[in-house]
Amino acid sequence: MSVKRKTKSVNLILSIFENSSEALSVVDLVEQLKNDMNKTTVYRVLERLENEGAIHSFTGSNGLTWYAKCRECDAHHHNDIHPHFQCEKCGKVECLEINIPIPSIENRIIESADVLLKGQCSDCMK
Amino acid sequence: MSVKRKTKSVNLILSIFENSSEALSVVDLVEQLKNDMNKTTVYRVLERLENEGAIHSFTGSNGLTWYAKCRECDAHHHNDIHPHFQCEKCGKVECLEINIPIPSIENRIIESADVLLKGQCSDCMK
DNA sequence: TTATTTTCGCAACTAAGTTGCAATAATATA
DNA sequence: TATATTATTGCAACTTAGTTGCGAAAATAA
Repeated sequence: MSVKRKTKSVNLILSIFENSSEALSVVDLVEQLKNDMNKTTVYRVLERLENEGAIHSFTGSNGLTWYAKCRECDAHHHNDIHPHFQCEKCGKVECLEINIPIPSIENRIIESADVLLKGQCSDCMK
Repeated sequence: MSVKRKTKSVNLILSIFENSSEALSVVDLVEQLKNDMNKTTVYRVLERLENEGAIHSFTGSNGLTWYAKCRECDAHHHNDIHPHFQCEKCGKVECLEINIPIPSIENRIIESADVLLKGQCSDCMK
């Protein structure tokens, strides 16, 4: 269920996340790694790294899956409500290290929340 | 760009939303309407109804597209930040008529936000 | 009633993500 | 170190959401 073996694929994907403060879409990762490994391997390594708690996944504005490594990824669970930001101009996605308080809702148990803020990043608003 | 003609397909889809307080996934709509119209028509009618402002769309927890009619749909724009709730047990999705305040973020312009709360609905928490 | 223009159905397509299985590579054991 | 064990990978084929082009049909305008 988690990462048992440190293979080339695992190390390569981990190093990409270590060197990037931004989130990465699976589509981009598959493209970027197409000479290094099969796309099935990309999907499976990402799944294992998420189960291990090394990275976390979320859905971007167009329904695509994104992964990122953030400080909170060292924690045991990913139920924390930290928002993501996607720039509508350049497409970049990043984790925001802020906390958005979610009110309790009558007659419902809130277990987690996906919050995606959309707008323009600092580069694109110049 | 919007709904110019009141066809059978348009009326049928609109009546489904009038009679449902819940959001509906496109996949479910295509299945439900498969004897009435082609799936391409479902996609195109939904798109037109959204452009007209009759319904609004958002992304569910698995990346699928959902549509719903809510009170705010009568308004002119859909930039309002109203959250959606998805029950992780039965899969039902609904609009929440509450306002989640989004803080302003340094160096970024926030134009809109997708907020999906996940948990258990009143039926499933019994 | 006819002409115009939007909408629909169909079939074929695209792209993200999944699955089964045999081959390979990493680790454990002797 | 050599061998056995088990996780991981590559490949090809598949599934499913969503899209596109085009001719036919339906809605509205003239």
